[in-house]
Amino acid sequence: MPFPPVDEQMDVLRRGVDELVPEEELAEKVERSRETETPLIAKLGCDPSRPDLHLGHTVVLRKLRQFQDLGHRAVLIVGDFTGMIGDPSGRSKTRPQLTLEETRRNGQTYYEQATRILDPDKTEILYNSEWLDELSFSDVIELAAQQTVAQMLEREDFRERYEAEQPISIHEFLYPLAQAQDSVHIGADVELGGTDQRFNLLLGRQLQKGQGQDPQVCMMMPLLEGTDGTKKMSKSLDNAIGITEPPEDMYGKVMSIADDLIYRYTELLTDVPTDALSKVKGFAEENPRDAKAQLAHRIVEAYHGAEAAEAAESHFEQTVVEGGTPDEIPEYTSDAGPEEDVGLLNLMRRAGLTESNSEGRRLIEQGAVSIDDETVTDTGLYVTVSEQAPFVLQVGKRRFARVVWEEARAEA
RNA sequence: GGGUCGGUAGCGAAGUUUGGUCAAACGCACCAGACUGUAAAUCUGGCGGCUCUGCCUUCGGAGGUUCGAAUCCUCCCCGGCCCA
Repeated sequence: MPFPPVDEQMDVLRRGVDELVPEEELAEKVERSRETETPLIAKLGCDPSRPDLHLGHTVVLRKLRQFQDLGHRAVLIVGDFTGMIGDPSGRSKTRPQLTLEETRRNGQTYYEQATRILDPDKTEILYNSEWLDELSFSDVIELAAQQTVAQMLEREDFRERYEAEQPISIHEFLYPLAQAQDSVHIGADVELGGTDQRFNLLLGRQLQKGQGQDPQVCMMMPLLEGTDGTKKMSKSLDNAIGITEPPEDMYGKVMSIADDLIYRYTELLTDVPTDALSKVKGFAEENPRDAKAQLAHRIVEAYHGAEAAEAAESHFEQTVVEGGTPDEIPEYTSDAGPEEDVGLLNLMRRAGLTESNSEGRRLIEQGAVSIDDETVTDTGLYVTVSEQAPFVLQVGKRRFARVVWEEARAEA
């Protein structure tokens, strides 16, 4: 299969990219690959410490997919070995180190989720323990000799920690070297990563040069803002939208992003053609509500299909916009006996709506609890489940449970 | 190894000199209510547990002093910095 013309490829590859170091080199590489009919090797390292992918991760995965679609090779390197070190990038604390088994297991999960975006038939997956584990101590020392402490401390996160008198372990200095060594090992032409990976990616270039290789181009993708609109999307900041989340949650979360992010999300997370993006921008300014709904629809569709996207949309309209009760809500079967009075606080807790009775009490005091749309005001309320069930118990805007009572079970 | 500073609720950070009024200020995050086009922003309330006008378990760990300890003493564990 012939490669598309260089300009065409570059147009695709440039979309959404934050920084390309250096851009001319990429063009040259693309041109050479086309002439020699040799695909480029695009590398993406993944951190297996948190295997659940969210939309933030997909930004770079989608870029890798574009390389695949243009006929290039996508190499996914699972950092099962480096995971044992713990990537210090952007961290203010030392990461916990994982065992090899844990990283392997997570790597598998990562691969399964990543291939929802990547073409599984065209994705090469490698585990870096395969070669890094083989290095001897003297190899490691030799590797370490290629970088200086001063350069390491240039890195913002290290410098900040150093200046703040926070601990930095030696092994954390080894992480970027290990990742860079991966590039040498596979002879990467391009390495993808978030902007927070700048240092690591550039170090790959440096090591490759040292080995006489044609250095990789570093392609840095922006870090996607999370649902809070300011901080980068991350599970630990609780502002992430996971790609395995149910369609309704996904839809709702996309709808909750700030209006300013509509364009950015569209650019980085959807297949809306590049030349149609400006239209989206106008639409988002004119009618943010509908533009966002369209975005949410597109994103849900990409991961769950058109039907699920429709369903998620109507679910959203029904519950959030109209404030009603969704069609499908979790059911809780009470094991109370006939005529038995059950404290509402306990009932809510057993139905999984609250963590503790204290929490339930507070929520009732705040008017957040209702039974069949009737707000509960009495924290000491007792319910005779056998007589009142079934009924819908609601806590806050989004927590529902349909309480049912089964006589047969209760009698048994 | 020595010196020194520090370890407080999910995170950050007061409180320790002058023991009690500390379930522990404040900020962030989070939850709820109001508002709204979903949001954001804003405002209000909440934010250890319980049989809740009271009681119980918390301030690195273990002991101790005391009527009473996050606050005083002893030992231990962990971290920063300086010295070696």
